[in-house]
Amino acid sequence: MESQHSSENRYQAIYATVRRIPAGFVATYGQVARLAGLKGCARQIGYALSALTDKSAVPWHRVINAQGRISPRSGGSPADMIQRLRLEEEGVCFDERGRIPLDRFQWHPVPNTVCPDKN
DNA sequence: AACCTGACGACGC
DNA sequence: GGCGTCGCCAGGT
Repeated sequence: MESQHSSENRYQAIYATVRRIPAGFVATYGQVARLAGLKGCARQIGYALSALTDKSAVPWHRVINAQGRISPRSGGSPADMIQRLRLEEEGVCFDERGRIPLDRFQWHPVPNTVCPDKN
């Protein structure tokens, strides 16, 4: 099977993944990359999301970095603030230092496995 | 073709 | 746990 080679296809894979993140939860760039089949390309995630607009149905604000923080855009874009506001609206809490406890809000797609012993 | 940049991440100190 | 470096990949100049 052709793995996605075209950049457009790759972007779509990223958007599709981000779209799966439910409100009230967040995912890291690296996590999204991995779920989209682009493991190791965490930087490309932010790149793809930056191409989005406000009209997009992709919940880009639910993607944060591995530190549980909103990655500061260059140029002091107001997007940072918007992202925080949107997350708070969805019930995601921030630390005094502007950090989100991933332990509580990170999205866990399909716990997979487990069929807890039905023995 | 080479080099720089970017919404990242893992490591080491 | 904060901070600096190096590694990664794709795009743009």
